[in-house]
Parts: sequence; C-alpha cells; structure tokens
Amino acid sequence: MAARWLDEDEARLWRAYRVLSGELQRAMERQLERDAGLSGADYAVLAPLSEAEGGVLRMRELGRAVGWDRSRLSHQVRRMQNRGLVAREECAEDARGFMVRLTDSGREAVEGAAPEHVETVRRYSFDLLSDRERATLTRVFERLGARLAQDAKEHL
Amino acid sequence: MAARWLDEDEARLWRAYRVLSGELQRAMERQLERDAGLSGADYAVLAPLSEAEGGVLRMRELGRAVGWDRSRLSHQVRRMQNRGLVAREECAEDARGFMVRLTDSGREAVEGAAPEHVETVRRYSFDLLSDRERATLTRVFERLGARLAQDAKEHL
DNA sequence: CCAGCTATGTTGACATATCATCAAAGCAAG
DNA sequence: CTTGCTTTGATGATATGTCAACATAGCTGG
Repeated sequence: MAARWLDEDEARLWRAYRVLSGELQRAMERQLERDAGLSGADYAVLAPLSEAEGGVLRMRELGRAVGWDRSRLSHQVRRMQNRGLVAREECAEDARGFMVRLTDSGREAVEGAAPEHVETVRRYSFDLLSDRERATLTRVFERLGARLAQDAKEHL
Repeated sequence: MAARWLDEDEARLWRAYRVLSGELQRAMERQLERDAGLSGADYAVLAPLSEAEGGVLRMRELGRAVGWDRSRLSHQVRRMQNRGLVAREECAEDARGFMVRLTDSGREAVEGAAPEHVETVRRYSFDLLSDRERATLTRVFERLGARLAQDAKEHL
C-alpha cells in the first residue's frame, strides 16, 4: 500500500466534512428533541410512516426506508410502541411480517415536528447555498453514494 | 411558522446527503475494524495523539481535537486504557488535569491503520471529485460549519 | 409432499453514547 | 485569605446501537 498521503487542501476538506457532518447531525437532533421531544431515530421512523398510504408500512419496507438493519429497527419500533407513537399489527399476506402503524399521537408528533425541522434544514443548508452550489452538491453526493452502494453490493 | 416546504430538488439533495453521510461513516468504520481492529472512536482519539508532540495530550486538548464532551471522552479513554492503547499520567501544571499518552501498542495500531484509512478516504471521495468540485465542497462545508459554530456559541 | 434454503423478525448480551451529578482544583473579587 | 464561581474530569444510570443466535414462515427443486 503506497501511502498516497492527503495534501493540505485534501486534509482541510476532509476535516471540514467530518466536522460539518457531526455538528449538523447533532444540531438537527437537538432541535427535534427540544421542539418535539423526538430523537433523530424517532423522526426517521415517523417520517416515512406519515407519508405512507394509511400511515402503515411493513417492517421490511420501513427498514428499507430508513436504511437500518432488522435488529436496530426492531428495537427502535418496540421502544416507540411503548411510548405510544406506533402500533403493530400482524401482516395479512405474510405470516412472518408485521405492520407498523402510526398512532394518532404519533401523527401528531411528526406533524408538529416537521415544520420546525424543515426550517432548520433550510437554516443550515439551503439558505446558505447558491443554485450552482446546490446542483454541484446533488451531483457529487449521488456520485459518491453510488460508489458506496456498488461496493456494498459487491462485498456482500 | 410558515411551512416553506422542500421542493423536489431540495428533498433530493437532502436525502442524498443523509444517505451519503450515514453510509460513508459506516464504510469508514467497517474498514478500520476489519483492517486494524479499531472503532471509529478509537481512531478519532489515536490520530490527534499520534500527531501531538511526544504522543501526549491533556484530556482537555484531546477533547477539543475530537469535538466530544468530557463524559464521552472519559469513558472512551478508560476503555482504550484497558485495552492498552493509551496510558494516563497526572498533569504537572494543573492538578485537575490528566495527560493521555499513546503506548507503543497504540502507536503501532494507528500507524498500521492510517495508510488503508487514507486510501479508503480517497476511494470514496477525492478519487471521484474534480478540482472544481473539490474547491466548491471546501468552500460550502466551511460556510455551513461556520453558521453551526456561530449558533452553538450563541445558544450556550 | 418434504428437505433444505432464504427471508423476516425477535431476543439477549454486549458496546457505546448521553445525561445528571459529583468532587476537586483553579481563579477572581472582596 | 476566603467565599463563591468556573474548569476539569469521573461516575453511574439510562438510552441506543451492534452482534450473534434463534424461531418461524415462505419458497424451490427433487
């Protein structure tokens, strides 16, 4: 492994990225917790449910939507069920499956949280980007994401 | 709160960012674990130590370098001490403080991990970026980071 | 049909992160 | 000097994430 080290500019970008990525995530989670009493994980689960037909998704689909493994999702949903944010029902078509349904309280929570959440996204990203920059970021993020997805597919 | 919702392009960018950010972090952690038996948190602590004068830093400085709160760092360093990656010494100038020192085994671990780590960074970022894109990303990430830092300062 | 193989989801043990609290040392104003 | 505020760090309880079994249902080829 020839050590192609990072030059000064590269190190600066990589550092800026890591700091931004961490701080942004923390800022978003603080905002959700403060304004709606939801963790980032809660919101990640509630958002796809609120957009789904009837507020119901199968565990499998929900897992795809949030991008987690089965175990993490199972634990998270159980905790959210205990707090009354979601309910679980058996799956008609496939006896292995379980459906997750948004409760009234859960819907109230997401819908209350969403506007402030979106405002915060804007405040820390779109409000600070030109149109050109926005286009560049989209292109770059999707390109990098594609390589990660490709590697993930190959390696397992 | 007027709901300035995200339009299609904005939603696409935000989603691409979240997916990338998560996948990239997981990919980097998998690589470190596989090639060097280190977690991302381990590496985050070891890297600044390996660059510090004599491989020693005060807890406070180390905390600044990694950007964690005191509690998290304290727990992490204790675990790393148990595994022999770092050692702790009292602080001469300030009796409250503690110094964290890289052990031989710790230095071996970082230095073994670093080349593969850097290669992985390249593979998932710099190898896929043009010079123009790199410059744009640096500018944008630092601008966004600055607003986050400013808000953090005001809000506490 | 049924023998394996895959897909779905749960569980318990463990690792890690966060939160509130505590303690001790430094420091600054009087 | 000493009283009170700040800084630094550790700790224990709790929340969350990860990992390795496990269980059950569906699917597929003989």
